[in-house]
Amino acid sequence: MRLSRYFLPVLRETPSEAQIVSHRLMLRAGMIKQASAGIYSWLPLGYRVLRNIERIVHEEQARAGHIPILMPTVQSADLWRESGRYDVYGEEMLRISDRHGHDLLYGPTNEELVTDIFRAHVRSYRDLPLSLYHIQWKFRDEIRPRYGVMRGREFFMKDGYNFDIDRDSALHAYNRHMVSYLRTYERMGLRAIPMRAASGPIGGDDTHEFLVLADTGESEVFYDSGITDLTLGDRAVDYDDREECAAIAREFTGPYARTDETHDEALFLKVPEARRKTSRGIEVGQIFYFGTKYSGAMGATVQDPRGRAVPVHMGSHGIGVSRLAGAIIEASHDDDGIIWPEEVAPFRAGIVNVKQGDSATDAACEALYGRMVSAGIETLYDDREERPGAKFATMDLIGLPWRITVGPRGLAKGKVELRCRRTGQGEEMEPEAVVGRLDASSPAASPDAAGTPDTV
RNA sequence: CGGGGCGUGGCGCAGUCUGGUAGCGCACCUGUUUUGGGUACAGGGGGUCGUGAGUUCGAAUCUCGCCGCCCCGACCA
Repeated sequence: MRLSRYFLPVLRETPSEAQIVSHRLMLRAGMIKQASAGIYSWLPLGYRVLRNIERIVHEEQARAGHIPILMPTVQSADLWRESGRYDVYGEEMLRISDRHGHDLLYGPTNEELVTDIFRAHVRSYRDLPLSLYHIQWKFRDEIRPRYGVMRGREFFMKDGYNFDIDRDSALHAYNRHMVSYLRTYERMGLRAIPMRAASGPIGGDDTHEFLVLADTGESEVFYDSGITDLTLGDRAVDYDDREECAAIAREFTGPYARTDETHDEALFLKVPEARRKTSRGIEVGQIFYFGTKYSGAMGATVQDPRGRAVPVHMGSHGIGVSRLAGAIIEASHDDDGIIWPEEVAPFRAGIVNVKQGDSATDAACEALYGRMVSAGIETLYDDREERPGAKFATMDLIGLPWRITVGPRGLAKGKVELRCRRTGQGEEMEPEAVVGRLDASSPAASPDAAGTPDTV
């Protein structure tokens, strides 16, 4: 993409309403524009990031065997009356009515809808297990939205629902989701820690939240520092292997890690003092097992092998996709701007033409840009008539992982500079070598990391 | 919803107390200049001062109502 033809409304000054760093940077980098309180438009750069996060979630869901669908944002109140939640949910639910006076609502979550789909089509235990999910906009009418997309009223969320014949199978689904979530966050460059959680209005007996450590987090968290050393890495996981998934779940939930809601001081004190940490965290996902709560209330049953109708065991799982855009920035930035992890970056690399209008420099940039595009490397070429300083500042602000600086000084030696945003390390090389160097450092080059699922 | 604050050009702000016909920086347009970390100079365009009513010869400024937004708290992916 040539920047001169793009739409990247960066701001030199921070709008006064933005208080936390991710909100400030998203506004300054031209990623979002507030439409009204807690509701945002996603501008081109932000939209690219949002789509990347969504893509990673889809890919990891597919890998774990979960099936994408798409349910509507507007739902009938009748379904919620059936589950008993229409009255329980409270003011947070946006209630609307159509021209016939029928009560509708803008979905804050989708247990009712997905259960309705399930009971319409699934009759036999032999159709289980089934795990459906979608990524769709939600609306929760927060009393006080804040922190930009981290706590909007409208937000983009992956929510999934599993249906199993019994508790053991449902707990396997729970563990499977935990593993797939761990991998999802790792691919986004995040260390998200599963913490035992309180259940809230969704209900459920077993539930873990995933929290990213950041000073601006809304929850106070207590944890054994041993847990931050754990990584899933690229180990091959068989998602159908109950014991393997359970073992990974045990590994990642073994060390003490809880939010203030479930914190147990006595247990915490058993952690060796040197490893006892207190911090703040941003919740970026949650998984639940809630048994037959909805299936019982809404008649979602299957026939078991002996022909008896039994309510299915369910769980649900959510990842805040739009919130993650903010959370990643909270976890990865410096004074100059955002530092995108490779897989979520809006572009992988940026080219800075230091002397726009100089025929030799322009030609070198064009040639390099052409090679990058041909190689499939998403590149933003800053071909504006701007001073070098302004271009560097823009690149730092929008945080692309790699910057290639092209100017007369380097070209005199036949070189350009490739610089890593995260480390600040620069490296001079011939323009022809850039593509090869970026290919070698690609996260997609690691084993089976980025298979594209055929389902999405 | 309780408490606090703010709405003046795209962004950041001054002007409001003490009414007199709107200003600064950045951004934008034109020209010259400059070109390896937000260049310099000159010229220029753009604002019914959130909104409605009232007071007044005269309202961004005073009074009342309404709307929007932000911050702290309880609540939430």
